[in-house]
Amino acid sequence: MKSSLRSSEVRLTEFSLAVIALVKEIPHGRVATYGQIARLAGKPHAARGVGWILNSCAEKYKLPWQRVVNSKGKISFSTKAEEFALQKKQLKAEGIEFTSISGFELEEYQWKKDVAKPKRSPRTPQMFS
DNA sequence: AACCTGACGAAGA
DNA sequence: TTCTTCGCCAGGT
Repeated sequence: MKSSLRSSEVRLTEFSLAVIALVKEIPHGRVATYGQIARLAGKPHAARGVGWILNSCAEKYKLPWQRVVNSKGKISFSTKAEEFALQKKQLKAEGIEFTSISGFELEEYQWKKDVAKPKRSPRTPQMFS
């Protein structure tokens, strides 16, 4: 069976409440990774839990779940899943340009709330000598 | 209590 | 660099 996931609810623990609040904070046009949300919520290794919580509470709490992607800057749904098309459509509507079927330049759109200082000069090693 | 799945992720091979 | 393994967390059977 599909084990009706949506019919049940995630207990509103400190962690789940933090996840819900954090996802709501992600600005329009920006994205966050599951691991990033987990870390901000106080459990750096609970990325899977974040996905689980979104699956259970996204609709109920009207969360911008489409703004949460995996660490590679890609949509974590199977490209065949209906959710995949929906998430991609919504992200594109927010101005995110995909560079592949399911992904985009994470560094270009990632929400940097947890980053106090920018610095860093990514520059590709060999643009052209 | 034991074992399984899942919108994850870092480390190895 | 891609594939596999294993650890995490929440919840289901």
